[in-house]
Amino acid sequence: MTPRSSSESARDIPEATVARLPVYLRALTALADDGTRTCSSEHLAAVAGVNSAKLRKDLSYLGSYGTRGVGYDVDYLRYQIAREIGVTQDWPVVIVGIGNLGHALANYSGFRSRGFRVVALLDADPRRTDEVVAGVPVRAFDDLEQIVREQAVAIGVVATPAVAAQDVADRMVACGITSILNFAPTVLAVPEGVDVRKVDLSIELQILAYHEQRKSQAEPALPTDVRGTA
Amino acid sequence: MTPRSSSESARDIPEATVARLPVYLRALTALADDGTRTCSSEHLAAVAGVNSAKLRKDLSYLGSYGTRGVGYDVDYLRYQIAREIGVTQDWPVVIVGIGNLGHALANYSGFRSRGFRVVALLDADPRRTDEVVAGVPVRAFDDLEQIVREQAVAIGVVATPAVAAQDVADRMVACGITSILNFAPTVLAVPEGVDVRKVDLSIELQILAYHEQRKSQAEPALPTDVRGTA
DNA sequence: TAGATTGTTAATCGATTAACAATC
DNA sequence: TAGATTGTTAATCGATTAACAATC
Repeated sequence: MTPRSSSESARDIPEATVARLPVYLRALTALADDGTRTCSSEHLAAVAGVNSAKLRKDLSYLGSYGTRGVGYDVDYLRYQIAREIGVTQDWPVVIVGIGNLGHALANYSGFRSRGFRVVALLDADPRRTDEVVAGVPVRAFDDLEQIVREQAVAIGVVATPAVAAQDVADRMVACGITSILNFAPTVLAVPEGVDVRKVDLSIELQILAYHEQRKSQAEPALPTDVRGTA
Repeated sequence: MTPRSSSESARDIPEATVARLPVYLRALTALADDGTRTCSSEHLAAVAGVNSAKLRKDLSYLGSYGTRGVGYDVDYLRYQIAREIGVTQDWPVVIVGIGNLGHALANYSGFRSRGFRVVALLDADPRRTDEVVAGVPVRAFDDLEQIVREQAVAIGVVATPAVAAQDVADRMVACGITSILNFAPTVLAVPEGVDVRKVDLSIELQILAYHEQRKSQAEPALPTDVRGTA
């Protein structure tokens, strides 16, 4: 069914590694800003918050960009990772749903500097379509198709309430968007070939709560612990 | 060094399973809201967006809450999962950094309904400490210790700029917070026993960009594809 | 040459999944 | 009893990590 001959530069990088490449990129940027020109895997791993063996293994999927006995050139490695991720040039992004979270996202300055450009803010509520947020005017959701076509948008951000999210995703997919970052607390159904990543605030908090609960259960076993008032 | 005799109810649930329990909880809530009283693992898995074998395996770590040949009682399973996560009662939470994102988080209604209560909003900027956001007054960051002590806060949310995040985390840890949800684009250093989870918008987008880039590289191989204008 | 550090191997660990016996 | 569906087993897959030969 799928012959898929391995194309030239398409090495197969494990998903866990892909998820860490942006972390390394950020760590390298921090080092570069500090004026560091060269770093060892041990040093970079410490800044990135990972095990150095894991870092070296991850980097080995990209190629061989270090020098034994010396380490890595910060700028060179940074460029290689940025190229591998695909953020050496900007990706146009649309954000749908300009409520509290949409505002925060539109104003987030980290997008621009990290390979993304917010080309449009869309909202279904006509009362919002007069507003200008972070220099970008809010437009009607129905303009989606036109914007995606004209600006060749491949990535969409869903920041709507849960009830609207699936409809928004369907419209995005229908007009050619193939990557979606979903902030709405719903599971989105999308056709094969479309990637969805989910950011869910209360799920993150619940994971913390689970561990927190176990800590307080374990507490009575700790000998040096001072018990608070009830 | 650590004898750690297995305490009564402290079964060891794999981390990957823990991360999915909140997803099941949300799916069960959706089913309950639709009036569904009973569901099969197949049905629940579809709503939660996972494989049914994985769902059954995950649930088996909690106990045996289904009925063979019948399925699961939605309300009963929902309660059991909520209890396991620890969200049958509310966790007090403080949010530090009331910028755009802090506003969005403070206004997020999903917290209250999912086991969390925002007891304080803190900001270091005195110009913000007059504001009331979502019914909660913004207070000075220096009030952190007092609030954490008085309200027995265990979970803190960092929504500050990157430069401030480590200091905020240090202060949180110093006054007894043991779980941190970090929205600042920095790796936080914390002592053992403190859990940190990170939500990073541009990292999520970069992961999407990586896969997006590979899609366009593969595109020429697709026979039925219509090429756009440049 | 001696010291440092990479890139890779191989062992280990944890997560996923299909299959099916148990049982309602 | 027949059909449905759970809970569990076991095989497979992927990720992590220590160790070290290669090499600057």
